Parts: sequence; C-alpha cells; structure tokens
Amino acid sequence: MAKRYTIGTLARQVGVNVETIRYYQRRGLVQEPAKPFGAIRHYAQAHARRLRFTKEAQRLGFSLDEVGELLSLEDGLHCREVEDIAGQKLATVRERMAQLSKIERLLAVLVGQCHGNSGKVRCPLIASLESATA
Amino acid sequence: MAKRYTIGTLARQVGVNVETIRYYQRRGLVQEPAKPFGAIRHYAQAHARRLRFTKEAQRLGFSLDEVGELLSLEDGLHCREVEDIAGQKLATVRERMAQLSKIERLLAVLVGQCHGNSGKVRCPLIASLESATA
DNA sequence: TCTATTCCCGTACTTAGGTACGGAGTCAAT
DNA sequence: ATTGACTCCGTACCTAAGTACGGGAATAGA
Repeated sequence: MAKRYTIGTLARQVGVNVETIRYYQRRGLVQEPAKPFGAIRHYAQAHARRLRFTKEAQRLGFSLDEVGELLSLEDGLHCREVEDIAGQKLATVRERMAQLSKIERLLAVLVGQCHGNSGKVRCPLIASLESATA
Repeated sequence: MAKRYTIGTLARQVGVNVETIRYYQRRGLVQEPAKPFGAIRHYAQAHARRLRFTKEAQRLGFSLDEVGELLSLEDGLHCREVEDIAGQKLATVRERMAQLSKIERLLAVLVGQCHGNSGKVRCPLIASLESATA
C-alpha cells in the first residue's frame, strides 16, 4: 500500500519545481514512470528519495552529471565500475571535506575573536587554503 | 621585491582563463590594479591567492556571491558583520561536511565490499542522506 | 455535471558563470 | 624599426541548470 504521488504532489513534497523534475527525467536522473494509458503518471517514495539525493548532492558541489554517476551506484553495477566510480568520488569527497574543515576552523576562530569585540578584525581565511592549493 | 605578473601570467599561474579574471573583476571579487598611464596592469601574489581561493570555494559549492561574502571577511569588517556572515557560513560549512561525511562512509563501504568481488553490488547511498534530508 | 485544478508535452526564455572575438595599443626581442 | 605576442576593453556568444508558457487532456470537488 505504498503511497502514490502525482508529479505535482511529489514536487511539493520534495520542495522542487515540477519543471525541475521533468528536466531531471530528460537528463535521465530520475526515471519517468510508465503512463497508464492516456492517464496520469504516478510516483512513489523511491522517486522522492532520488530527487532529494540529487538536490543534496548538488548543494555539495556535484554537477548533475556527477550526481548521475553517484546515482548509478544505487542502481546496481558490476564491481569493476563501482570500484572505479566510487573510488574516484571518494577521493573528491575527502578533498572537499579537508578544504571545508580548514574554512570551518578559520571561521570558528573568527567568530570567537569577534564575540564581544566591537572593533575590526581581519581574517586570514584565504591563507588557510593556500597550503592545500598552492 | 615582490614579483609582478601581467594578467596572462597570473592566469597561467592560477590555472584559469584570462577572461575569467576579467569577469571576476567585473563582479568585484578581485580588484583591478590601477593602470600605469596607458600601459599594462601588473598583479601581485595577493591577486593570485584571492583567485585561488575563489576557485576553491566555488568547487566547494559556494556561489560567486557567497565567495564574495567570504572574501569580504578578509578585507576587514566590523565585528557585527563578521559575526553575522562568518556565523552563517560556518553553519553552512558544517552542514555540508556532515552530508559529505555520510556519503564518504557509504562510498568507503561500497568500495570495500567490491574489492575482490566480481558480481554486482547495490549501494544504499541514497538512503544514507535521508535521515538528514527527510 | 460542470468547473477548477492538474497533468502532459513541446518549445522558448532565463540566470549564473564563464568564453570568444576583434580592433587598437603596448612591449620585448631581433 | 619591425614583427610577434600580449594587453585592453567592449560586445557577443556559450553551457549548465533550470523556469515559464500554452494548448489540450484528465480528474477531483461542489
């Protein structure tokens, strides 16, 4: 007795535009359910999850093509491919986390310095990434 | 005796297109050095650092507007503003790190499962984000 | 049953973030 | 002094990721 959604309710549930869902279907990120003979398509929770994942991964800096690769892992692939894709994405993810954590530390320090201070502060934010990017 | 670059050498050093630098100048992310009377502008290391930071932050999922805010922290602001901006960005950064670390764990497990396996695997990747996004 | 809301689907438009182009000026090496 | 590479600057173009539009079908609620 899985709940079924129309594209509109799905969109509302996930918090995206209907057109965005259609766009993702065109891109092959979420599949379009079969159309029950001249009637309206119905979606299930699986679609909602996939949509949410897509949006989230995007926010984390992955392009839609990359999101597609990540999603392909969910779809069941041969181990060779999975090892390839996952391994490479893993490296990306770790790099990103390392960079973010540098920014994080610096921002935290900054906020700490500021708290209760009413003058000006200068932030060594940029320098913080340099060791990694230079 | 700081080294000085033309826009072209700067671009090459940082690994971006010359036009991208000009574009960032138009957006106010990096400033355009004064032009020495009908001659060619010169850039210093500070410009290179700012450019690299911009690119890096962008890769981490910040829009150019957000990068602008981060950069403004470096420029020296009053504490009120710094606390605002930095605090808010800090929250974003932490959220992103949390999401990434979920993906990271899952990808690592996946790769581990796959290693030495020659069949198919299915990845619970999507479910991994749900607790956080639902 | 009729009416308002959705859905469907194709096409067109928009926004962010660049890239490319072209003509005139500048600079460095021959 | 000339040539070749580069800079300057304005304008035009491009790609990714949507968003909007509009006419016709379906469907849900009064």
